[in-house]
Amino acid sequence: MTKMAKVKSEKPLTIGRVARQAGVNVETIRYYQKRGLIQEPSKPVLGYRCYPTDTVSRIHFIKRAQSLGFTLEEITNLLKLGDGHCAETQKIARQKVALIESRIKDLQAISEVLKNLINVCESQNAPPCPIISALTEKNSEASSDRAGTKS
Amino acid sequence: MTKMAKVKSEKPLTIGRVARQAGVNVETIRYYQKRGLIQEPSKPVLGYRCYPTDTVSRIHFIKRAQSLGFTLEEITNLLKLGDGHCAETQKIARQKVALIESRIKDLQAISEVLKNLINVCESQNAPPCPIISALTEKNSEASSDRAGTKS
DNA sequence: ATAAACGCCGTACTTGGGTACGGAGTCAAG
DNA sequence: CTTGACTCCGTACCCAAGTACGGCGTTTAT
Repeated sequence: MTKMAKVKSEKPLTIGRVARQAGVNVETIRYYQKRGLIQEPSKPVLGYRCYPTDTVSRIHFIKRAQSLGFTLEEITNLLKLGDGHCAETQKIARQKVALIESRIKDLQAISEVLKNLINVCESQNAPPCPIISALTEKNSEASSDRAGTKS
Repeated sequence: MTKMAKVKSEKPLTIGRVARQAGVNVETIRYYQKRGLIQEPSKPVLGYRCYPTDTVSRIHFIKRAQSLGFTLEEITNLLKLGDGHCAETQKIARQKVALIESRIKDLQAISEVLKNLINVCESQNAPPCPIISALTEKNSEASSDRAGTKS
């Protein structure tokens, strides 16, 4: 491990190598470039682009942020902010937490309703199926309109 | 409310009226038709299509099912099943519950991490911002080498 | 030295759930 | 009878986050 000390040969860090090191697709990198998430290393005068090594860690940053629920647009903003803007960063993070928690509540409500329906359905084994009925009924306000998550 | 829920039953139930009663867009209905979620009421021999009244409740069904986290494809299946197939329906519902619950767990984990970072960031008010740092952490090099495999 | 592998670039396709557009036909009210 | 609202139908477009393709140029390993 950490064979990095051994600069075996100064192989230029081409897009494919960056991709391999970062564990993403080449196309993904090009896509990030287009979206301005990573800076493109100046036109290849002749031959291929050579990427700075921190490109790899930047991609890791992006991937980690995504896994925390940030969209690429939000990540763009985080990156623009950079370090030293804790207040802003915190604000964004707090908004995200709020959003996530509200989504959790929605999902919990949904799963409660469903589990309930399943229970009822299990305990009475003849049509009409309560699950289908619940969906079919006109006035089942109970199904939680809040759960929409879109719309 | 207390509008004529549908007094003039003389008027043919055209797509626009269905849409208004169901609270969706005309285009949405046409889209559902294309996807086979609602049956299209035979070619307009002359003039416009006339929808059966239960189209409205079918759309409600779809919307409620969506709000419970089902995709249109899944709803298509539920509708194909129809009533009297409790076992199948239950199975689908249980799978959905499992999926939702796992999603909830993911989101909870994410929000924990974020809240944690925010706390740390609040309690130490100077750069480097822990949130940014957490994302930036460079552990690259180590394991990523084997990712690509180029399709 | 030559072929395979890689990079460059633009464009189109994917999934899910719709929305929007536009021309032509039809229906209902004034 | 005319106007305006509505319907029909096909097609195209929107979002996000990429993936795929294809033609051509460069690099590198054999």
